[in-house]
Amino acid sequence: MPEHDLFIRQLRSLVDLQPEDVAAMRAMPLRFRDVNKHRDIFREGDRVRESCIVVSGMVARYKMAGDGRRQILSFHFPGDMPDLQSLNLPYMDHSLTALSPVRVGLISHDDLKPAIDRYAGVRDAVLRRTLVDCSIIREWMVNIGRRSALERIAHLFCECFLRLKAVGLTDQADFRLPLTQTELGDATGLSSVHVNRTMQELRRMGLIQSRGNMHSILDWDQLTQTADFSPDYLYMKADPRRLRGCE
Amino acid sequence: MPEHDLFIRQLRSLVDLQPEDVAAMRAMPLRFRDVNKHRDIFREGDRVRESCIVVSGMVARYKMAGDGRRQILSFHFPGDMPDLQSLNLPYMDHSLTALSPVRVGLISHDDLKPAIDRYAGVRDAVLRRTLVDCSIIREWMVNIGRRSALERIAHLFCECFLRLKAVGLTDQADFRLPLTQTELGDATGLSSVHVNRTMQELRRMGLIQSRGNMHSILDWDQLTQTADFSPDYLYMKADPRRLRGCE
DNA sequence: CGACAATTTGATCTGTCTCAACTATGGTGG
DNA sequence: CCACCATAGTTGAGACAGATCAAATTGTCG
Repeated sequence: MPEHDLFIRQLRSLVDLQPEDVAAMRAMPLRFRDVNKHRDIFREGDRVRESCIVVSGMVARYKMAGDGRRQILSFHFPGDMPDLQSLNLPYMDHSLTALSPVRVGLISHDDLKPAIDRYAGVRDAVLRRTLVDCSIIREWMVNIGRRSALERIAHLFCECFLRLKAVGLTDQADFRLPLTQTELGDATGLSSVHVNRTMQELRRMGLIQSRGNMHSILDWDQLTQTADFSPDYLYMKADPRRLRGCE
Repeated sequence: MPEHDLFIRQLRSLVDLQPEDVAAMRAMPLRFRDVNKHRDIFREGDRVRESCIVVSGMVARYKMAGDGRRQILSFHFPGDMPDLQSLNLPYMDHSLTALSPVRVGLISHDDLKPAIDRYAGVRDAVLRRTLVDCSIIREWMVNIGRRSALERIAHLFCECFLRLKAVGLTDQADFRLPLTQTELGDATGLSSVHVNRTMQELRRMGLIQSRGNMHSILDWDQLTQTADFSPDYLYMKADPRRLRGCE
């Protein structure tokens, strides 16, 4: 099943897996569900009994602050499992929403837990994935708390590029990001208007190019430098220095 | 050993523990280390082989952004274990520093891992603690990204009060927070000058009172309301409604 | 007492927000 | 095939929260 391969590939970019681990994961039954853009997959406070895997499209975790201000906590691409923590916490402290038309695969906790208990590789992979998600959130916190608008947007583009590349969703220096500028703002703590002006600045600087949802990185070195970006926090198995260029 | 009781109490505020779990944790040898204020306990990039428990004093996790801007990621009080994730990630993505003179207890990963493998209660407690730390960081992200300075500071005070209360370090509505205003700023994404003015505003509003490091909450309901604070994200076992007043 | 760190205050500056209008885009139905 | 509508992107003007810089004051501890 190609859907299983997707997240197995994802996890393999973080940890080494033995054949029996892979087999155990392949054996887990997936229930598919299609979700429309702007529909929530679960909400803050929900008690969920299945973990979800993004098969196609893009989702985000978010929390609401008073009077309708939204903060996006993380983006998730195909192969990601955005709610692994629900295995061990009694309710959700945030919501999960579809940023584009999305297909998710749902694994019952009743299927996932035994595999975790039995296979050390599965346990490590799932735990590692959860911890790396937390590491990414920490980096976002630095981004929002201590970086300028230009740095924030540039940083987000660097991260998305590398993460998409890890699951084979880039084409050279090109990648698709089905996000509105409002959503980019909700992720970076900026207003949509300022996101707009900031992206124009990045284009003017010759760092990126955009046509609709398709973006290209024109100068990776300059982009990472303006972004104050270093990929360590992504804990990718591959040597980050290898990932440097977009070649 | 009272030092063990400290973090066991901490974990018990999150999960139920069986006697054998408690016994296993009590049996873990602690190596004590005293750390001066402003000294780092470990740094970004370090490969650590022991997890640390705060015995007394206060520590913070932080990351540096370019040209010396610091973002504090979390505060930790006596009983907290700020680096549980080091058990499962190859290197640290952030630093840990002493905000006051601190005594920490170090548990070798070689002692901790077997206990985790053997005792389900220990495993759950450690995992839960790690996940709740991540939840707190997500809430901080909302705080920094989407709340005003007044809300941010008020929110931080609400959180610190409840967390200190959970380990018995409050006295009625009073609690000690050995933080400079610069450190409060590094935690909330504000400048120290603005932290100062914001705290004056909170005092003027009759919500808090401060004398040096000692703070008192004068009006919990108003403070939580100003802060847009709701304690769900702390996942405390005790009914949050019970924690409402400072009585 | 002296010295250093932290807080407080004032004045000024600026990055980002807000509001509002206008334009481009893409989908839908007549 | 075009008119229409909704959604997203763009632009301008003005306001403001919070930053920055610098100096004065207070606290603290040897």
